[in-house]
Order: sequence, then C-alpha cells, then structure tokens
Amino acid sequence: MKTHRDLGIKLTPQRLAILSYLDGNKDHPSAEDIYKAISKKFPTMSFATVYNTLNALKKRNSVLELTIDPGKKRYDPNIEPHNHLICVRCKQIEDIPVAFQLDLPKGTNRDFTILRNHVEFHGICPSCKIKQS
Amino acid sequence: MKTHRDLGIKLTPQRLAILSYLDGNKDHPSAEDIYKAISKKFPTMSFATVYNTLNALKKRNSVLELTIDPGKKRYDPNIEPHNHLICVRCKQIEDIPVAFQLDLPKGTNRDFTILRNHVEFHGICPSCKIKQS
DNA sequence: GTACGTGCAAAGGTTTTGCATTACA
DNA sequence: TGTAATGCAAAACCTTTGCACGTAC
Repeated sequence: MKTHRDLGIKLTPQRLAILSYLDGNKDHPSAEDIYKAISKKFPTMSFATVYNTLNALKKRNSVLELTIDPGKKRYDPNIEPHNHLICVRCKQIEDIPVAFQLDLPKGTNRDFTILRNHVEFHGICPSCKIKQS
Repeated sequence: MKTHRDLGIKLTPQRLAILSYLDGNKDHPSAEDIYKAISKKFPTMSFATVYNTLNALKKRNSVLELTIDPGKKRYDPNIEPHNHLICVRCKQIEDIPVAFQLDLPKGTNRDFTILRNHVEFHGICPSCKIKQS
C-alpha cells in the first residue's frame, strides 16, 4: 500500500475512501466487499468506480489481485512478497508474511524464467475446527 | 485420473468422451476448451453436461479444479500432489510433478490445520522469451 | 480548461439452474 | 423400470464497457 502522495492517479473522494478502506486491510476483500463497505458513506458509489480504481491501483502496483477464490477476484493491499493460508471451509484467507526461497526441482523446465512464487496452504482454520465438533 | 471402472457415476457416451479427453491431458483446459474439443464428435453436447460432469468428477476427487486463471476455472486430471509453472504472458500452465514439503514459518498461526499446499511459480516461458526479442 | 473519473445501464464472459426428455444400470 | 444425465434456455454472477456528465489538477 503506497500513500496518497503518489502521483499518476487522480485522487477523488471515492478513491480516497477506497484507499482508506484498503489501507492495512487483511481481509483480502472482493470488489463487492469494497463496494458494500464504501456505499455506506458514499451512496452514489458505483461498481464501475470500484473496478476502475482497483485496476488503476493494480497497474501501478499498489494493490495485488489474488486469484485464490474461484469465481471472484480478491484484492490485497499488502504488496510485499508474502503467502497465504486458506481455510477450505469458510474461505477465510490469512497472510503468511514471509517469502519462500524455492527452486525448481531438477528435471523441471529450466528454460522458464522465474519471476516470483506464491504458496497457498490449504487447511482448516481454528474457528471452523470448533464448529466441526 | 481414475479409470472407467470407478463406480458411483453413470458412464454415458458424453462422459466417456470427457474422460477420454482429460486422460493424460497436460493443458489444464477450461470448461470451454473441453466443450469445444468434444463438440466436434458430439454436436449435441451442452455446457451443462460439461459442468455437470466436471463437478461430479471433482466431487469424486477424479479431477482438480484449478483457481489459477482469473476469470475462469481450469481443470487438471492429474490428482497427484504437484505444483505449477505459469507463464505470465501467454497463461500457459505447466506441471511440476513434485510436491514441496513446506512448514509454516515460525510466528504463523499454528492453530490452522494444514491439509496441503500448492506452489505457483510465475515466469516467462521459452516461447514467449523468443517472441519478446 | 482539459483530461480523466464517476455513475448508470447495458453488454460480455463464465457458471449454475429449471425442466422436459432420454438413457444408463 | 427408476433414477440420474442430457440438452436447451434462462438466470445468476462477476467484470467490463459506452457514454453523458462532473471534477481534480
């Protein structure tokens, strides 16, 4: 998450509200989550503006688009390399604030230039374990 | 990929065609890819049947639903634990036929019960590197 | 003042669903 | 024969787009 001082993007009240909602947010919200939260204060807010802003931020590398949830995109204001813990029951996503140094195993296509990696741990979160019992 | 001998699912000609198309397939096809390929031989095949079959196979753990491509699901008949190499340019997905033994870093939520992990390497494939130059 | 953002509605793409018909087991 | 799958169309979602209007810079 960068600050408002960044140039290159017009800072409208709607965008400031989205930036403020995302700042420090660890819920990995979907566009709808963002829309719902901000509509309370901005009744005229539209989905087009949410997507417009998210795509502008994505292009500027100020937000990550996560492809973790089948059916919808999730957004992450934490642009530091990190990984995720995903509850297979409730779909909650938790950050793992650490990067893994991984190499391709021997025998894998070495002609691929690796830019980054992303690790997903799938499991069951504490609160779903309680519900289960 | 299991064999046709599996019980618990009715084997219609359409399903046999889908199973045969998926068997050994390393392209991680989308539902549309499957539909297009099979429509050639089954002109009456419908999307409903493709999704119905894929969801039945998924439930039986005979196919994996990959959430790697934003906007659409991809399907993988390889149900052995393995990982993926993804070209950020052409979106090609290649298998890494090896599982990684990874532990949660210290300080991470230990109350999560880990069931499995999935590693994605993002990079540029050989053929996109050539196009680039 | 101008380029860019907003908001609305419509359209586009993917997946699911309802229902009458068909066919596997 | 009975249960489950098929196929079609419609609907449900999520995301993008076109366009007239408004506003940050």
